[in-house]
Amino acid sequence: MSANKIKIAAMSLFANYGYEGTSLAHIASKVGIKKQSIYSHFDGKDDLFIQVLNDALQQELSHLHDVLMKEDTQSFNETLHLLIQDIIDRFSNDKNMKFWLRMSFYPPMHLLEEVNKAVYFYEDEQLSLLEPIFRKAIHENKLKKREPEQLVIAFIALMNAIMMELVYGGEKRAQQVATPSMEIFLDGISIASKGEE
Amino acid sequence: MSANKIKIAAMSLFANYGYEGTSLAHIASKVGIKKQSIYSHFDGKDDLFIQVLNDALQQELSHLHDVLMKEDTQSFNETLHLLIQDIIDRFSNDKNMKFWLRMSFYPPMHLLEEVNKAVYFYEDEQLSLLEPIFRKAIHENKLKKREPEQLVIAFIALMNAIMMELVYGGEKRAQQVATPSMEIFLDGISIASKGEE
DNA sequence: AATCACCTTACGAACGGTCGTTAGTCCGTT
DNA sequence: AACGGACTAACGACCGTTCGTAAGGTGATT
Repeated sequence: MSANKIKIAAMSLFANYGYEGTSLAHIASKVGIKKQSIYSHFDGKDDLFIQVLNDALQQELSHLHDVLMKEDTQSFNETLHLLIQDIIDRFSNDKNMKFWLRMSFYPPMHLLEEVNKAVYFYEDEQLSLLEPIFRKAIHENKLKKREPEQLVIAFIALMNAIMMELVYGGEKRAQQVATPSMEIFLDGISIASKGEE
Repeated sequence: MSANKIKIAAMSLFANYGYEGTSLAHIASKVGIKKQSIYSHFDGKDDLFIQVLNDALQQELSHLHDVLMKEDTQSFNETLHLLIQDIIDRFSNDKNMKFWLRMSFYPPMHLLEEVNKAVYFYEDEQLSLLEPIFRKAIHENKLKKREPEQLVIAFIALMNAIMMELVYGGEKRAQQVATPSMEIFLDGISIASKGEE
């Protein structure tokens, strides 16, 4: 299945060098073929990119599902920590996430429409998967009274901040940011259970 | 001063299309000259980029100074709100910030070293300018006891999250993220002054 | 078993374009 | 006379893409 090899190589290169910074020759050489051979499997660069994009979307969605699968077997705080830690753990090795992050941010302008469609789809899914978790925690009187949607928005922003730190600070730096950020976030949303001096 | 016109056009195009996505012909046509004329003012594309980068760094630094100038005439909370609001207000019109943000994130790989140098310099300055503000607020017993550096790190992460939202959500969406995020952040760091139910 | 047609996959060669860059020149200002 | 800034022309390199073709596998027909 050479088409898959091409997609994997393309995803990695797009993630690291961007769309314009990645040539078909570049991709082909990583696979071990010539650039013309790519046309046996794809209509062209744009087609290859779109297919990689859709693969990335699907994989991100199914991964998000997986992480939240075990949600009811653990506490609210554990779930949030898991979501943050998952981002950090995946970033270094998961080309899929790196690609997805970069292309969400700075898509090739002539494919803006299709990229945005994918991004919006993911964000909707993300929002509707996370909201019940916060809603449940409110219902159990664990959190200060606030609109659940606002909690989700703020938490997603926190996740984004960690991702951003991963991009130019690396894994170690992101961990240093995640710890106090989560601490403060949880302090900000939780009903104080133990005395603060 | 045609060199300045070129730098301004280049900054705007680099910000919107990236380094590889911006050609010298593109830049020249925006200025109203031919691409070869750029070589009367710069050694080449890389030289132009580096000069634009350094301009952007200097302007970001001086702007940060300006925003914090009036720090002692306003409250701690006002200062934080001002910092966030400043990011949102500038994003739409300030090409400098857009350029800086994009290139911090995804620099042209063959100029990685020089870009990183600039980014690290800015981050150091940002950290050492913000820390005394939090230190002072702690000293005035406005905040829960925490390491001031951790507070700064978490706050910078919050600023980054807003910037990230600006990039693919736009100004309106960023505002919707900023409001609850700031609310929760302040709740998380402040000593509770009024009762929560 | 041998032949045939067919399909997939890869390749060399080459296309028109655009890229960044260089050389040489012309013109206005100092 | 000297110089800075813009120009025309052209360079080699690389871009994405197309074409024709050759190798290999599959399956049906002889």
